[in-house]
Amino acid sequence: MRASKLYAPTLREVPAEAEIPSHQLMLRAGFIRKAAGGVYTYLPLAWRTLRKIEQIIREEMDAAGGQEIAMPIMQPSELWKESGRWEVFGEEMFKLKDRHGREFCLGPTHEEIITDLVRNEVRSYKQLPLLLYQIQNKYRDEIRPRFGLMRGREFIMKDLYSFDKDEAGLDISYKKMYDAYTKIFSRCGLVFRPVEADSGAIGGSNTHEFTALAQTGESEIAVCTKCDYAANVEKAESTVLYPEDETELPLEKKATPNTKTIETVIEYLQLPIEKSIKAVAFQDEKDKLICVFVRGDHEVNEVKVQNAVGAISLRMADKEAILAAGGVPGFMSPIGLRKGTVVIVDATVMEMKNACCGANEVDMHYINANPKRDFGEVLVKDVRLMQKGDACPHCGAPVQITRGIEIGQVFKLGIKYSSALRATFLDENGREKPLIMGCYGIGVSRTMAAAIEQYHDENGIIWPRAIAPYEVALVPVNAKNEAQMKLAEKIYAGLQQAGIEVLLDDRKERAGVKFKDADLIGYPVRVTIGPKAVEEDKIEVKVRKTGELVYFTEENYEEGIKALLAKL
RNA sequence: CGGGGCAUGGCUCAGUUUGGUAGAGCACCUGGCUUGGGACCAGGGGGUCGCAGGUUCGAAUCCUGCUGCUCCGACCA
Repeated sequence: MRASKLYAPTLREVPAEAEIPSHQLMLRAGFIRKAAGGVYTYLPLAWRTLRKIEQIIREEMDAAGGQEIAMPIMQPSELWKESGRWEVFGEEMFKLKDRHGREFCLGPTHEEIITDLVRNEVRSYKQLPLLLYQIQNKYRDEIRPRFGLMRGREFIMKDLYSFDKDEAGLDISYKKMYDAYTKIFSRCGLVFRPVEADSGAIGGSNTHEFTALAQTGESEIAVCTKCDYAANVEKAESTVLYPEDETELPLEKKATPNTKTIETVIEYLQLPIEKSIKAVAFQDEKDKLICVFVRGDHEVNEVKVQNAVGAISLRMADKEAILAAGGVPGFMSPIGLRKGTVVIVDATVMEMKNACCGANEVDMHYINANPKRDFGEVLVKDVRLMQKGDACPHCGAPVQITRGIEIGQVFKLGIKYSSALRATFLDENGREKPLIMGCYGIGVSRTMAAAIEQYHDENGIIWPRAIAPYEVALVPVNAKNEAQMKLAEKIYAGLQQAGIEVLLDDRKERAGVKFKDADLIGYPVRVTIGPKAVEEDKIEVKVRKTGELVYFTEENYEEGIKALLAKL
């Protein structure tokens, strides 16, 4: 490719709308342009990188026994109503109607379509296992699209669905995908961790997220400092903390004026924060009130609460709802709430001794509350968020909290969709059974963004070789110097013949401009053709990542560059 | 959905407070000069100031409504 023909408009200045490096750099380097909030056009450079990522995915999916198909983006509402997810997805789904008033949506995912496809065609266990996948656009009407390709409303995803005759088969399919994902992200050159995760709205039992480590990531993960345990904090099981044993003192009510927050209460009562109990009230999608109590220095893990009560969604409770249950906002207590109110007490709170909690009266708190003695009938669950330094549930060593970008997820779905949509087969004994399913996604466009988050510097992107749009930028320093241009053309042809993807910067620009653009776009290797190359047969090669300079001759530059690339 | 902010040429922004008929840098076109890290000189093109109303002799500027973008929040009672 010649730079004079390449449509890659680079920007000197940072567009005002972009915040994080990947978004800024993709705009500046001429990879993407925005069409609407969370919707982007991929320009030639981005498209090349995306196709490389897709190709790596295809190779590994095919190697694992997957077959590629293409399902519709526009999907009929009937299937979604049949599975019950027309409502579950709700506002997050783009819905539309045809001229006859029939309802459709733009697919946020494809479980319904594929289950429908398979239920009509698969009859026998002899046809299993079956692994089908596609690489395609997905649509989700995010509350707040942001960070460029990181959280778009239209994005590219690879999704594979596995169908097995039994759990053992699902375990094998799951393992195949888990291993394939590890290979894919390794080949893309990313630093990542598979982490245990919550299964969320998609449903299912067992799931891992593949998370690219990056400070700009939106998901928080807990990583053990000793063993290989890693989990999304939403999922991470917190261990129960036991305080030192104390004699239980009698419950006592105390006036605590103007102490609506934990900080003010402990300040007023002169108690350590570990002696306080914090209340958070939610309402589920049916407006049912759920009161949650955690230790003052802990945070409520909403996902755990949701799972504990089987809610579809949670929001902060209205004042009215709290009052109706006998609670007082700011001074809520498990003691004295109206009978029938759902109360969840975190397992660690249950072990506390002589703690302080609200008294369900304005400006009043209890001290010396002993949950086991005083709280009565309550639901005891692990509902707190794992924090830095908490014990690893596997080996007990302290965990670290770090951030990452979720680039892939593998799920064991079981029979959730096959039973809802009655997708069955006949087993060896002629018995009708629901198909055992798994689903496995990779955010392709997000993976590209994640790579940039991990590999960039103040000058631009630094692509891992495997997913770089071009491997080599060939830069003649002076476009008007015939000898330089002639040599550059010769090397251009030579590199192409050697199977190296090369971009020749033949633009009539000054050297500085071409160097800046090469750095910004992030070609792994730059070959400079200047006076040294023409007069001394010294072909200068610069490695983008390290800044290292190497010189080759017309005789050996092909092998030399190949050897350099092999290391990137 | 709640709360901020913004909307002026392709990009980054000034001008709005105090109304008087639109500007800078970058980018683009022409010519010259220059060529190892985003040059320079000269000339030039391009904007109904987001949209719709209103006030006024006169509106980018004041008022009303709308739209879009963006940031924060929507768990810590």
